[in-house]
Amino acid sequence: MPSDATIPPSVLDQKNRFDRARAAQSQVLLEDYTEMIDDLIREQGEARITEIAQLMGVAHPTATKAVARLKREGLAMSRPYRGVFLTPTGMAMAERVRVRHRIVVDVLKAIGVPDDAAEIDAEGIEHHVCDRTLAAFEAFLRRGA
Amino acid sequence: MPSDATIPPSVLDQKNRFDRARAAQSQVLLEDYTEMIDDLIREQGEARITEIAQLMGVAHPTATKAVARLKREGLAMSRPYRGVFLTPTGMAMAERVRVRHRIVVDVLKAIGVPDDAAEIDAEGIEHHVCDRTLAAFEAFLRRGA
DNA sequence: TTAAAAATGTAGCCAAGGCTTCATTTTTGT
DNA sequence: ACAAAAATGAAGCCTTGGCTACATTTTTAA
Repeated sequence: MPSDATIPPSVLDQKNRFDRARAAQSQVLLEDYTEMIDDLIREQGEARITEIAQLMGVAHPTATKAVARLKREGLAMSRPYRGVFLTPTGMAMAERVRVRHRIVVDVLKAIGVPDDAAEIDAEGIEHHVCDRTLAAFEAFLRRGA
Repeated sequence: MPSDATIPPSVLDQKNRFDRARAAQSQVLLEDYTEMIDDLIREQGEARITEIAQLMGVAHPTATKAVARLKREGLAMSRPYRGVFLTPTGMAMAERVRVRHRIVVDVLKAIGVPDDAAEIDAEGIEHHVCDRTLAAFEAFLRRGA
């Protein structure tokens, strides 16, 4: 295992930046499923694997795998042949994601993006909005663009 | 292969939406490498595998694989042990990506996002900005200035 | 000029996140 | 109550994008 000792700092920064980008990408799946499960529980009282799969546009074993990962990460709970529920941690994530989603959509619309494009693009954009950027978005909305 | 005949249209829409999302994600790699290669050629006259790899924060065989894919997709050309070049198609993509990146950064800054956060988040956000949203961004910048 | 260093290529492994197929458990309808 | 349907689980495969290790070619420097 070669150490990073001979790699110049600027490149290390670059590498770390991309490492973070990849970690963030792996976070996207967690956020999307958590949000979906939260939506289903709110709207239908429970989140079933089959419905999660349909709404996420994947086959049900794919949703099963994703839920298994949510459980490993402490975001969800479930028992065989039963619905999926969020842990307090999972609920907190769902809430953060929900708030962030709404803010991103509102900012896009405030800028003049058509409503449907705003909704669609927000789904991809929201995962890349850091806390400081989100704070700036909120401030922008408050001072009423 | 089960047909989609029995799946309600709303779910089909959902599925297609996510299929598109996944296809878009696969596009991200193409855009990132194309942009990097274009940058290197502009700044240093050529793009070598080793440098591409360093700047992308990956090991060199990973960059080799990515370049192989760029070649398959008609975006790049190269010969063994030589630099990588972009095809006209690749150059066009690089130009589009460059313009889009600048617009996204400018919009974020105009909204009040700190410069460094704007640069960082734009890297992730830009790939999810569709043409209509980009047009709205441009209009926003023009009338905001 | 030629040996060492650097760059590149090749092979093969891994994990994640898709998929299909088939087995099992629940749910439903008669 | 019980057979059919629906939902879920389990196994196993594929592709992508990472990685390391090693082979080969170019470049560099003595």
